[in-house]
Amino acid sequence: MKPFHSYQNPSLAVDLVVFGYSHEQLSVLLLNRKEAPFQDQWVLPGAFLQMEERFRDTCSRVLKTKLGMDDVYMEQLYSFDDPGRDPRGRAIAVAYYALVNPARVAVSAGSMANDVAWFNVRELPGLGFDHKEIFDLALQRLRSKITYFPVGFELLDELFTMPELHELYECILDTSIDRRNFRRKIIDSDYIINTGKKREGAQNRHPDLYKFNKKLKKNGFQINV
Amino acid sequence: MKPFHSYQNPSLAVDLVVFGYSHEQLSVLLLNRKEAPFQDQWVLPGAFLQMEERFRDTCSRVLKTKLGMDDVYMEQLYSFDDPGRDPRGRAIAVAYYALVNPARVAVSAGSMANDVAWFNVRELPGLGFDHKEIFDLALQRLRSKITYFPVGFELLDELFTMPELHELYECILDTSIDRRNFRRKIIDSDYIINTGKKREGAQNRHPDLYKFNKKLKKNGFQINV
DNA sequence: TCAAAAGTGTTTCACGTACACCCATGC
DNA sequence: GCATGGGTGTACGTGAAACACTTTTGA
Repeated sequence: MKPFHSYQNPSLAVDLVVFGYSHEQLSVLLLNRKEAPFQDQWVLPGAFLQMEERFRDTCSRVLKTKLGMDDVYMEQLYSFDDPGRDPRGRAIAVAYYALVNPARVAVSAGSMANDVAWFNVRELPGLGFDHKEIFDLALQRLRSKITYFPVGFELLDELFTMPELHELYECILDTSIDRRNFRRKIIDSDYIINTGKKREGAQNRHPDLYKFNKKLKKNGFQINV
Repeated sequence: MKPFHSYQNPSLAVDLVVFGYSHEQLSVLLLNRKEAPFQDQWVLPGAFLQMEERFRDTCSRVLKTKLGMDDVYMEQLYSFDDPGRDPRGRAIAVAYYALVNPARVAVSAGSMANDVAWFNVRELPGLGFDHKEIFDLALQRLRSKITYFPVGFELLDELFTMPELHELYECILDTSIDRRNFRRKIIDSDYIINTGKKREGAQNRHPDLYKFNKKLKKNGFQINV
């Protein structure tokens, strides 16, 4: 058995669509490039894969650098292979999307970027490379996933209220959902637990605080748009 | 703007899960390897990506070589990156699955394999590399996809009967489906057209022949397991 | 005319949807 | 006590599931 002959392979990178939710808005993390190509343009964070490194490790490395964050929920999205997608040469991108709570992270541009910032997904600037395409697919996937699997909790604080979860769903799905039917579906799914505590401070009734049920049972749910 | 420095990149290959359906059985196409590693073991067909080649082109090349077939339905599945997945060195695999009609193709082993054959998905041999994992994910994806999107037709002849389509669904989903409710859901979806012809030969009532409606309208469907 | 399988229709029931009411809190 | 928003209950209708009957064909 002979090892691979060292013929040339395409460059291999991961690109990350990092979603954050705060102030009732869904946002994406973007970098402003310091160097060509696409100098001074906004792009998704990413990094080249190092030998012996797994996609997930590369993602974690980027998230740690840009966000100072560990233990982030992420999922592989799709692999992009258009030969013209990077003007520097052939480059394959394996895209992941991640869900974080912006309140818990401190973004920092690092040496490779002029700036790093959260953008509301409804007011995106033009993106370099094929990153608009990647972002569009990620948003589509997130919307689909959230309707049948409990990923929404990743975007909220550990304790959250039902109205907060409801607002999150309406924001991400960009639609209105009957709050009473929504409540029932979520409760019936057994994915969340009522802590008995209440969110204080509001000048009207104090809503119950829930937490995510990590040992998720069989019950699923289905939020219809 | 400088081009990529030529540091070493992992090898990049595509692996294909080719599904076929005939004689009321779902099958997968496997190759028997002529060389190490995994000599004389069964594996999924695949090929290394050539520079300037897209995943889809590599897949087509494999399908053309192994099956003498063009115009095959295929879809990207997932990318696999375990550093230990190939004993010859670091190799990334982008997996695709394809749906073909075995009646229309002539499989040939080619120079790289001892043999090539269809295996019933319920009686798979042990597979080399991480190909069992890839196969499992592909079957899961196919099962999920077929419940809401018209991919089943890719596995049948151009003209097919309702009982044939029904049998296909029961086989792939490995469950029984009420034939009358199934018929209604498919008809209501507008994905198929009654040609007016009938399948001759059977010694009982001759079923209507349908064809796939390529200009698919908005109506979807949902086959529940 | 009989068996086997395909085409068509109907009843039933569960779930999703729409909607109304009561409760808690701060001013 | 009043405005605001959160928690709970219920009637209704649509659509999926369960099921029966008729039709067509070859032997």
